[in-house]
Amino acid sequence: MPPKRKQGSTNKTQEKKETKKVKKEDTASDAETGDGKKWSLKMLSWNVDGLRAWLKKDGLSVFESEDPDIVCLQETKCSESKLPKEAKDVKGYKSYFMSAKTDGYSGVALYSKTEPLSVTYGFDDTKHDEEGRCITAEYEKFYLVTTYVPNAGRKLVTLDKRMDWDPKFRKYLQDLDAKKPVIMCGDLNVAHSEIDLANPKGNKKNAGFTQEERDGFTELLAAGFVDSFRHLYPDKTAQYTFWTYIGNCRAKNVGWRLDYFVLSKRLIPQLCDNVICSSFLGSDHCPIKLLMQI
Amino acid sequence: MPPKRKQGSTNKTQEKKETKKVKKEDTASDAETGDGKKWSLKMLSWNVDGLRAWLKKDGLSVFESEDPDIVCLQETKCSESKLPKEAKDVKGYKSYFMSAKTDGYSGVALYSKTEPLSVTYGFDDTKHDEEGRCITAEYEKFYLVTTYVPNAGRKLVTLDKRMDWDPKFRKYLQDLDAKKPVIMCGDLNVAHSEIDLANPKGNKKNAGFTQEERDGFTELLAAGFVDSFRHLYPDKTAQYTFWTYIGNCRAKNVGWRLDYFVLSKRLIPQLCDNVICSSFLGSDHCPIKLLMQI
DNA sequence: CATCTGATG
DNA sequence: CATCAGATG
Repeated sequence: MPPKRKQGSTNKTQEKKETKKVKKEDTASDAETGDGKKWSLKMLSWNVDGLRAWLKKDGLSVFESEDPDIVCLQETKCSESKLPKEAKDVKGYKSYFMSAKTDGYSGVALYSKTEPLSVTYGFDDTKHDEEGRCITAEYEKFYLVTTYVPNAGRKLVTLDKRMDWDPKFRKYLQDLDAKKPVIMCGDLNVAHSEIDLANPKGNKKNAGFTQEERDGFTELLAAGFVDSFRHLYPDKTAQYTFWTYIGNCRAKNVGWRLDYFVLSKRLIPQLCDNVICSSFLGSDHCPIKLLMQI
Repeated sequence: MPPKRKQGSTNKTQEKKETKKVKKEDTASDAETGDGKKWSLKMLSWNVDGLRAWLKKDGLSVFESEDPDIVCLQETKCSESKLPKEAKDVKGYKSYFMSAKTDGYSGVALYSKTEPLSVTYGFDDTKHDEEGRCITAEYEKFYLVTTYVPNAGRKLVTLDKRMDWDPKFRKYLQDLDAKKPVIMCGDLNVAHSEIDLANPKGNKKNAGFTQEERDGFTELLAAGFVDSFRHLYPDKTAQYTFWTYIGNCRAKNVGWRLDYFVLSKRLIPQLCDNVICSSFLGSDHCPIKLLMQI
């Protein structure tokens, strides 16, 4: 990313809008790196649970309130032919979409203020790529990968698909990482540790918290990547990004941390903050925000 | 029907409520027969296009605003197991339901202040009766039949079913008529004549206005029955009971008269009025109201 | 308890 | 452009 802002400058327009619309805790506008450099890149990742429904709930307002450099969306559930114009033409952004072959299922999107050097879709796996789960944007200093990882399903009916995905996707990231540092984000459909969901005991056999899925995430980290939120806040409890609509779970904060920014280890010195924007409504997930000095 | 009211008496409670909630033109509270007798029986018929959706739109309020003796509903689209309690237990009424075998399809309901002498479902036709299209209530002085006639479908894919229905249902009514006069009501899924829809020219090959369907209705009338609305208002134009949701047709009154009260000819002397309650919202059909001195 | 599709009207 | 069911999450 070649940000036009100078390092250390804050953007006053941004802060003003944030103050209006967003809780203080979700802004972190003065976040800085360990050695005191201010952020220069702001990214959002949000599982929107249906782009068209999210539009009706004024989801696009985050572009104004947050003025992010990059926005990644998951579960757009919208074939490209049905994409509303307003979703494609967000002022000031280039937009990229990857939809599933099956209508109304999966799908991801990427918005970028600056045009990436290149954009690619999927990772050369016929089966997984049919499901519209991955967009990669190459910037000068990093690769950005956004993904919607396969859900293991009720009664784990699609755990096989997920177990097929994990090593392939990990290898894909490692291959990218060999060329440039990687920022990967999205709905990884796993709560890594007990601290990452409200009810760990009751969910050990449920999609998103099986040992297999958790191990997949552990292996990803072992391959040279970092869970940026947990890196910054190793002991912070009750931090979730998803709450099922059923049973008023969001109000009770009975949730899961399923959405992540995962970074190549060598980007840690440039990590300023990772904020869970739990007050942002419009989906059963909330957005997460990454601030980098890059 | 053995009404508890005396002939000629009006019900003041009713009138009061009607004045509050309903357009003057929809009330006809002083309707009377040709020889000057006031109505004693008020019936409503309404295709609700999904009972549960209609409940959410406060459909049941017609029971209060109109205080009808009998209410017939069509297209309930609700299996009996899924019927909300509030729909079954309307205070002051007995309720009867016939649902289709296929969940969420067709279905009719009947509410009656006084308990009928008997209630029967369908008309002994295995195929048609599976679709929950007909309830018959026997009262002292008449049979009441409410029905949801098969729609001939897009591209007339179910015109055959409809053509099978018409003579069978007609025979059923004739057999009842041989015993007691009949009041039949419901969504007959046909606009009889050009005057009965906004766009007759364009719909001659569409469900609801094919020659076959129109002839079916003509034959019903020939068998000793009367279209009570058209009997009272032979030349009244732009009187519709259905408007597709598509393209703002209701606001433009681009509609169809598909809902009827059809009476045994010998009931005509007791007919006071038939009102199309076009201001009542809650469905793509509006209710129709029959006032009888009976 | 939401989102979608696809059938139905 | 509504309703519904059923798949999916």
